[in-house]
Amino acid sequence: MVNSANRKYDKILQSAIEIISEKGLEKTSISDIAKKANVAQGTFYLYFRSKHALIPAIAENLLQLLLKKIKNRSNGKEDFWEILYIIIDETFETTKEYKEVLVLCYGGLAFGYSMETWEAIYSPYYQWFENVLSKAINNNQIVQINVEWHAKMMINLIENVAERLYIAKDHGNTLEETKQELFHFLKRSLTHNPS
Amino acid sequence: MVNSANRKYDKILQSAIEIISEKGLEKTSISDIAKKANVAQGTFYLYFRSKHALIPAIAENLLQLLLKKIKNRSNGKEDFWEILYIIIDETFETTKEYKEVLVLCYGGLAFGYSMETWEAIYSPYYQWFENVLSKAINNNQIVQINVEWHAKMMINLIENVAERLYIAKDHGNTLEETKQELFHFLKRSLTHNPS
Amino acid sequence: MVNSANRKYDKILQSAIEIISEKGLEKTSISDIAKKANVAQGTFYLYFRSKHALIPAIAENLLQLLLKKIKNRSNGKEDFWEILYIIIDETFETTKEYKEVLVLCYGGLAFGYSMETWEAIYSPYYQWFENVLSKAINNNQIVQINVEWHAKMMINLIENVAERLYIAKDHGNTLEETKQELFHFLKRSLTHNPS
Amino acid sequence: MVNSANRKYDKILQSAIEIISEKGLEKTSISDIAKKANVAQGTFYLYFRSKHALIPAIAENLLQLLLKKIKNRSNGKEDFWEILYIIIDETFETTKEYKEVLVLCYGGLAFGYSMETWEAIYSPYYQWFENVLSKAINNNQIVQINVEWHAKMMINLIENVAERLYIAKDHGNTLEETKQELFHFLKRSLTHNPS
DNA sequence: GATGAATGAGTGTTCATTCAT
DNA sequence: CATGAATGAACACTCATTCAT
Repeated sequence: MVNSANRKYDKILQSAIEIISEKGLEKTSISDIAKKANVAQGTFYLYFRSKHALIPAIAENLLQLLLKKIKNRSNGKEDFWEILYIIIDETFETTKEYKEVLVLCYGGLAFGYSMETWEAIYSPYYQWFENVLSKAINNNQIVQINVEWHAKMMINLIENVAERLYIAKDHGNTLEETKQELFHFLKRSLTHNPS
Repeated sequence: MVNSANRKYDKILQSAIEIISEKGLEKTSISDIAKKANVAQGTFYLYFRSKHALIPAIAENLLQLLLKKIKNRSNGKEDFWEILYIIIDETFETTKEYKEVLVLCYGGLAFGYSMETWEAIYSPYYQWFENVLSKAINNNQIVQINVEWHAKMMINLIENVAERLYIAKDHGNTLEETKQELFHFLKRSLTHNPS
Repeated sequence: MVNSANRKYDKILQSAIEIISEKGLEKTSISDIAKKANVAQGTFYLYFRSKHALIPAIAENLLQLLLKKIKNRSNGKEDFWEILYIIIDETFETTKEYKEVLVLCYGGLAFGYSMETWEAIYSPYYQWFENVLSKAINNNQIVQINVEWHAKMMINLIENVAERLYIAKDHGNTLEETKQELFHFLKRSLTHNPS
Repeated sequence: MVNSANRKYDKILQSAIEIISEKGLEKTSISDIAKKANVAQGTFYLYFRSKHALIPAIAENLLQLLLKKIKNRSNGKEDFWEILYIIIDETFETTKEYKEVLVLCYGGLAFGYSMETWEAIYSPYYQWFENVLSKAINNNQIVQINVEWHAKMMINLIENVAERLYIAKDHGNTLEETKQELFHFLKRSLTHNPS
């Protein structure tokens, strides 16, 4: 039962992600999603309170996926800069695949959802990265900073640069150059030596 | 003729900005906008091809406003850091007032509009700031950087931090602290002295 | 299920026929039809793709009705002239009742629908009448003619004379006289004896 | 003045005919017509009471054109069958060029206009043909018939066969065959010799 | 006569959501 | 749990018509 139920929940969620990726939220109807998930329209409402309720669920799903990948790749690494690069790299990868959906997630539609919901979703990511930052401070790899604020800001920045890249196709800069530019921009700030 | 026409265009645009600020784009109907602008619904379509066409028009309007304020305040200033602070300050002010609308502008709804449209709107801002950065490099106020890329990224970053602040009400940090944190984060990166 | 669904389809169709008969297609709104059929507006679209899709459906419905009546009355009759008169008579009767709607059907709005659709609708009527004509030829009741072309042309002619009669109220000629005139016009042509 | 005014009336009328021929009445807007005629929208209403008022004006225009052509070609001819063939031929030609518009004229949209309007428009054509028929009776070229009724019916029939031909592209029959079939169908009826 | 900006009523259609089965 | 037929509110957009200039 639980398995079958979960399977349906997942199927609906994945269908939603796929269709919204193609057509955007506005042009995606519950009917579309239900059809793709091979369930009746009514079934959608057994798993989601409303169409809007999809957004946090999608965000959670994709963020968990991203965090898992980052953790996997940085597992065992001690060097902060390696980890930072992995974060940039994976964020760019995920953004490439799900840009339409991600824009909904950390973009405008945040409005209308309780901030708590969003905090709850991002909180594991933020906390993990705060930890990473703290360790780097302790190891003297980076300067003293407000860990909490920088965790949020940096994650946000990386996501945004990725988004812009894939929206704008940033004429002139290649993907790898952009990653490098971003990486070094952050590195300079975090390893500042006042003259 | 032109004046009266422009007056109507402006009235509709301002009404749209106000109402969308309150209710969001989706929940704002053309009827709402027309009512507030004291024109007939049909008149809306004399000035805007469609509801969607509002977004770039709003973006242009607000960005011009922001740029004007920034230029005014930084007029005559030579110190890059003063100018940077003004940019941060004014961006935060504008964001505070128009957060709902701005999210539409530099947020997700970018999709679906030709990138050229957006580039055209932001281009004056980008170019002005590229100039500011170039001068700062020449004055040795900041390090050598890719001016074009950094102009875009920095403007984007400032806008995003401002947005997040007003969406999240960033528990724990005050407005001024956030501005300072952001300012110094940027300053550190731009004045990096490798050890 | 099927019954209930069919019942609703029929109810909507009949309501549409009635209202369009009164007000014409343009002035008939889906709302009107739905109200008369006692269903929600949205329900209309479960059974018809669009307002336009009503026309072929109505045509099919009325033509089936007409053909049924003609077949019933001519059932067992062998004399071609009797059958021809029945066709004229029933066409006039149906036209009298549904003139507004029929005009949409075999009149101008034919444009915009695939000819195949119309052929499919009329085809049973044409084929049946081709048969009648063929038998009449074999019985030497009428002269040798191109059965296919004459079937279409004659049905068309009868419908048109009927239409004109009820539109124009043909001053001076009574209903019965018009039928007779038409009947004899056709009879003369089909029984031609060259001098 | 009168000339200039007439020129504008004609320009609007011709523009209307052309556009309606392409797009149909429903999809043709006054704005379209005005644009094509190079006049302001308001000017349309100086020459036509309403959009609907176009229809009789168009009908009159095209029918006068048709009648003129028929009269020109049959001028001096004495043989009824020659004249009948000319009528068929010219009707087919005109229908070919203006089928979309003609359908509006002698088709369904007749409804809603006073029958007197239509009678007035067709009356010159009917009367001329009644005359032709009467002469043919006197010359013993055709049998005794109700001239008034047959004039209307025959003109109507010819128009309808032409319409159908160009709508349906009457598979299998060529244009010339259809004309011949129609011609002989009428001829047989009008030269009937009872056996 | 001519203009064309302004009007605002009118409508087809979509779609999130419900609920009887 | 699952269905999918039914709902009906909501809305962008069109366009014939008017009228001040």
